[in-house]
Amino acid sequence: MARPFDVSELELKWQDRWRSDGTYEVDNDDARERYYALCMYPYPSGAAHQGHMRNYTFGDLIVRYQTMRGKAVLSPFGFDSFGLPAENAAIKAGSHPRVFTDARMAELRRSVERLGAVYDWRRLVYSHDPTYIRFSQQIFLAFYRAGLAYRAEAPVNWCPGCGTVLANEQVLADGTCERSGDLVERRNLEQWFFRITRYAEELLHDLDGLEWPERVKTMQRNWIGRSEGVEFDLPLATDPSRGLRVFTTRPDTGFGITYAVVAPEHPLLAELTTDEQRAEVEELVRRASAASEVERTASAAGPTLAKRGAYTGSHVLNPFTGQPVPVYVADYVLGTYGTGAIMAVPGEDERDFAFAEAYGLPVVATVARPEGFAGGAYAGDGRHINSGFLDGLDVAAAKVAARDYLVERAGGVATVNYRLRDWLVSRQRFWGCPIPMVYCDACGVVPVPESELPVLAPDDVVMDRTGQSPLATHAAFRDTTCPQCGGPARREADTMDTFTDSSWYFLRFTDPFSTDRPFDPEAAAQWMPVDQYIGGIEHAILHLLYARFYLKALVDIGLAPGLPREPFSRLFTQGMIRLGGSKMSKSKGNLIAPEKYFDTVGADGLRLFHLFVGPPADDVDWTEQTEELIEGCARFLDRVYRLAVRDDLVRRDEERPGDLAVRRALHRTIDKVTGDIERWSYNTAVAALMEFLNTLSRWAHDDDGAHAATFDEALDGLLLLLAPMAPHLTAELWERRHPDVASVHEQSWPVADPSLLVEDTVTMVIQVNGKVRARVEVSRDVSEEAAREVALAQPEVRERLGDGEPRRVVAVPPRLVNVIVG
RNA sequence: GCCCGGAUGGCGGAAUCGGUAGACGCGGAGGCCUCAAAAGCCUUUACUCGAAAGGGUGUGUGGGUUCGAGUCCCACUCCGGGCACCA
Repeated sequence: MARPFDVSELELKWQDRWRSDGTYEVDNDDARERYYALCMYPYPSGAAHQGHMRNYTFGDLIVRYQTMRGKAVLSPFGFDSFGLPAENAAIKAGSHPRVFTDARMAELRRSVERLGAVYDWRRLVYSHDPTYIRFSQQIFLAFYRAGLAYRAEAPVNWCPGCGTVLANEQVLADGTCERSGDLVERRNLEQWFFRITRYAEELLHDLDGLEWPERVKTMQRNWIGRSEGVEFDLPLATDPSRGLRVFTTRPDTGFGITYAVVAPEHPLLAELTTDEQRAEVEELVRRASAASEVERTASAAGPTLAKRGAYTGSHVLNPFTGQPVPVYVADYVLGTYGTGAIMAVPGEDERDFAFAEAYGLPVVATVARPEGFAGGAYAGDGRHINSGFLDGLDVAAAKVAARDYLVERAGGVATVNYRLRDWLVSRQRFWGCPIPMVYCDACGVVPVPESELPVLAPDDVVMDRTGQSPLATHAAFRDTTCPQCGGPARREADTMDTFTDSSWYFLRFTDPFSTDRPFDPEAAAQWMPVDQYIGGIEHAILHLLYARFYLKALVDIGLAPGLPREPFSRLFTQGMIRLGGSKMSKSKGNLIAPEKYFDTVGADGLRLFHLFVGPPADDVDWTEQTEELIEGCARFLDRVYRLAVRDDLVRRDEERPGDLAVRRALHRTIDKVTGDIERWSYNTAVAALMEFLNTLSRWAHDDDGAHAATFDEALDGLLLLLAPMAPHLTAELWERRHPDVASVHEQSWPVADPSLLVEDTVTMVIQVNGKVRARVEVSRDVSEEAAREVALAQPEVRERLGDGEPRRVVAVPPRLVNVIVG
C-alpha cells in the first residue's frame, strides 16, 4: 500500500525527539496535579506480540491524554523478569537464564519504543535486578518478623523421572510429566507461606470502594469466599463424648443429615475406619493423594462418583434426631477447607444428593419444594418440613434457631469461614528471588541479616536436563555459616513465587532511586494509589489479590507509612487477542509480530487499529480480515494527512451559512471523543473522528471553498483529539502548521463550547403499536401535548386509526410517541 | 465440576438511562478519473416479498414482564477466562 509519506522516517524522528527531550520524564517534586498510569509490567517473553501492542496502545493513550489535561503523569516501565519459561529455555540451551532474559527484555523494549509508547525510562525496574532482589528479600524478612511468613507442609507435583518439582502447567491432563512422561506424584514438603488469610475480611470489604470492573470484584469476592455458618460436633456413635467437627452454612437443614463425609487427609480417618473397610478406604486415600484439587472437586455428578468415596464402617449421631448416620470418606471433600469434614444433607445440596444416589443413601427433604419442582436437591427458600422444632420457619429464621440449638447442645460455635487459603510462596526453582533464610542444626530457622542482602544465586551453574534447581546442589551457595552461632548451616534452596515480585513493583516505580530501602514512603505517598491500572483479565484474581495484600501488610508492618491501603483505585481489564480460538501467547506459539506493520501502516496505523477494532474490554479474534481493517485505519490517517498538507484548498474570508454546521460538528466531536475516552470506549471515539473527517473534507472540497478560520479551528481540533491515538502523525502535522508553537502533545486538551452542542430541532419517532411509522422534525422542547397532536395528525397514523379513537397514546417528548390502536 | 464473562448484517462492531436496530470501518456491487492499472473520489449495500410504491421478518434458542426489549427476568445452547506452581 502506497502511503503519501514515509511512515518509518516520520515515526522514528518523533520517537527520537520524545526520548532526547525527556518529554515524559516526571520528577517527584513536579508541581502539577499527579496522575499515575500503569500497564501491568510484562513477562519478557521476547519481541512484543499483539497483546502487548494493545495493552501499551491503551496505556499510552491515557498518558498522553492526561498530560494534555495538565497533569504530571507517572508512566514507568519494567519487567516481571523471573519465571519458569526463562528457566526452561536455559535448560534447553544449556545457558544461564539471565542471558536469555536480558536479550528478551531488550527485544521487548525495542518493540514498545517502536510503538511510540512513552515512558520515564530512568525508572526502569526488573525483578532480577540485584537491587530489586535485595528489597524483595527485605520485605520477606519484615513479613517473617511480623508473623506473616511461616513454614508448613504442603504437597508439590513430584516427577520421579526428572527428580524435580513440576509446575501445574507441566503436568499433562492425564497426570504425567510433559518432559519425561512419568506419572506425577504428590509429595509433601516443608514450604513457606504468607498469611494472606489474616487480611481476608479487609480484602473483601475494601473491594467496595474500588472503581474496578464489577466482574473482577465478583470473582475476588467469590475467591475469598466468606461464608457464615456454624462449626459443631457430630458425636461419635461409639463414644458420644467425642465428636467429628464439621462446618456448615446450612444448620437449618440439620434434620436432613443422613450421612457425613471426611476428607482423605482427615486426622480421625484412621480411627473411624473399621478393619473390614480398611482396604477400600486406603485405596481411595491413595488415589486421592495423586489427584490435583481441580480433579478432586470436578464432576460432582455422574457415574465416576461411585469410585470416589468409601464407607469407613463407622457412624456418628445426627445431633438433631439422635439417629446414627454412616461416615464416608470422599475425595471431593478437601482437608484445607472448613474442618475437613462435612455433614451431608442430600435433600438440599446437589453434590450430597448425587453422592447419596451413587451410594444408595437416604434423602430427606427438610425444606418444602415449590410447586412443579422436579429436581433432586432443592437449595432455595421455603418453609421447613420434617424438621421438628424448625417446622414452618423459612430458611433465614431456621438458620438462627438451628444455630442456637447447636451452640447449646453440640458444642457449636457461630463462625465465619473463608475459602481463601494462605499463599504458598516457595518454589523449587532457580530463576526466582532466593528466600533469605538459613537452616542451622543448632539454632533452627535463622533469617539472613539485612546487612548481608541481597542473597544472590550463583552464576556458575549448569542448567541440566533434569531441571532440578542447582541451588540445592551448588555447594558454595548451599553451605554457609549460621548468622546466630557461626556454626555450619545450609541456605534455603527455594525461591519465591514470581507473584511476590509483581506485588510491590508499582511502589518501586515511585522511587526507584533509593538504595537503602525499597522506596521512600513520602515519594510513594505522592503517587499512590495508581490512578489507572491496565492489564489482562487473566490477572483478575491472583496478581490483583496478592498486590492488594502486600500493600496492606507493608503499611501495617511500618514499611509504607502514610500510604493508602489499596494500590489500584481504577482498574481496566483489556480483552485478549485470540488466534485460532485461543489466547495469543508465546507458550501457545500463535503470535503475530507487530514489526511488519511498523514499516507499512506504521505504529500510528497499528495503534488506531487496536483502538478501533472493538471495545477495549472485549477479546479480539485475529483473522484474515484483520489485515484489511488495519489498512482501513492507515487509509484514515492518509486522508488526515492529505487534508492537512494540501495547498490547493480555496480559502475564503467571508462566512457562509454552511460554515456553522462544521463548527457544530467539531464541538460535538470534542464532546463525544472526550466522553468516550473517559468511559473506555475508544472504538467509538475513533468512529467519531472518522465521521468528523468525512464532514470536514466534504465541506472543504466544496466549490465555495473553505472559510479559513473555520477550517483552521476544525483541523487543529481534529489533530488535538487524534494526538493521543496517533501521536507521530499529529505531531508532524501540527509542527508543519504551527512551526513556532509548542508540540501538539504539549497543548491543552480541547474543550467543547456548550452553546454549539445544542440542536434546535430533533427527529421524533411516531410509532403505531410499537412499530415506527413516521419521523418528524420537532423543536427540542416540544410539549407532551404538542407531540401527541403532531403524532395523531400524521397520515400514517390516521390511516391505521380509521374512524376510531386510539386506545392509548404514550408520549415521550421529544423522542417518540407511541399510538396504541385496536 | 465450581466461579466469572460473551453471542447483533457477508465480517469487526454501534445503539452511554427500557424508546429510530445496524453509527463507523472492512468486504461486495456500480460509477468517475486513466491508454490501462494502482491510488483516490462518488453512489449503493440487514434479510425477504414486490417492477415500484409499499409490506413482512430480524439482535444465539425457548418462554416472560412492558405501550415499547439487543438492553430487564427465568430456563437452555454454544464460545472464552480463572481454578491457588504459566504469568
